[in-house]
Amino acid sequence: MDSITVNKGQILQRKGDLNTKVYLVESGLLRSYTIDEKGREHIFMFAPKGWIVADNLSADEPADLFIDVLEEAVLVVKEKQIESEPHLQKMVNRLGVLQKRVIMLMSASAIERYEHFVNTYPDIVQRVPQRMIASYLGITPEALSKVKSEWLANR
Amino acid sequence: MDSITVNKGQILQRKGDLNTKVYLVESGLLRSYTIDEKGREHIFMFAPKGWIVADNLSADEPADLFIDVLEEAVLVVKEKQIESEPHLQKMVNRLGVLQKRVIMLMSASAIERYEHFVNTYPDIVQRVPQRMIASYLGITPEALSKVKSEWLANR
DNA sequence: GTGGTGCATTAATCTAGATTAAGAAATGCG
DNA sequence: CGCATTTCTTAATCTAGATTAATGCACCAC
Repeated sequence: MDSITVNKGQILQRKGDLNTKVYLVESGLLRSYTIDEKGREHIFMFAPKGWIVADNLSADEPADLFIDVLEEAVLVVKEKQIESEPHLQKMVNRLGVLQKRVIMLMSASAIERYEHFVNTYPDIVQRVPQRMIASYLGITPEALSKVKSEWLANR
Repeated sequence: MDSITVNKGQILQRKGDLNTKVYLVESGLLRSYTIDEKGREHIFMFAPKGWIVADNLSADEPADLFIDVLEEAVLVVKEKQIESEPHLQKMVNRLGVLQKRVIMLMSASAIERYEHFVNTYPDIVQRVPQRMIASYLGITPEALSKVKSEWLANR
């Protein structure tokens, strides 16, 4: 198992990168984060010794996250493989969904979260009461009702 | 593979339950959610056909989530097993961490999130600038500084 | 039909946290 | 060392979304 040493400040992965790797931290400290459209940084995860850092996305999607080095670190680098085992593939999928959800909760406004939800799960929107969608988005039903009507007014 | 049919409104799992199962949705619609200390409901996930619902925690921990039935559903029920394969175990772990993170972001105030972070990752707190912790918590450095000093004042 | 229960909407008010700005403290670097 | 950069704090103001409350609807059960 070959490992590499990386220096503080080094950037291991950028948003949009393809062929991203999986990093197992043997020592030191990494972090993964996004930068949103307004230029704000949102840390997704700190990775001390023993943690794994990677985009929780399948190997063929471009990265959502930046990964950089907070403290000089020793890493084991692994290739991502397209997951063949269906059970494992489902787990990778779930991780991806949750990663997107966390980023959404940290960086998007109520209306942006709503639009994203409608685009991602158009069928669910039809099937559950609006208050449940609000609950999923982390806002109150009143707030959802309000932002939706404001959104309609501005167009 | 034996499957069961469950009715709308039926509760399959409650917060605190042990020996929870994994549900694969063949048809219908489930949801998983928490209820926080203030009695507010936060939906963690909707599960339509093809999705898996379960607490993303290892088999021996009590459940964080309620699971109930939104539309009459047909389910395949599986026992959770204590994951022997270390790679898989890590993935289950990551799912658990992200689940907790999502719930935290949806239901806790800035100071509560900070306290939880300090308790969960005491070493990280020492090693990174406060503005990065703020970024991880989804708040601004100014807000973190403020709530910390308010918290200190009230004791 | 009537009454009840849950859901959506609107409006008024409130508040946690964002934004902006400035200064002080800490850290790093030539 | 001394200068520059980053970090932290405080304070004033602003705003997205929470809270509270009232109204109208739809859907059921009886």
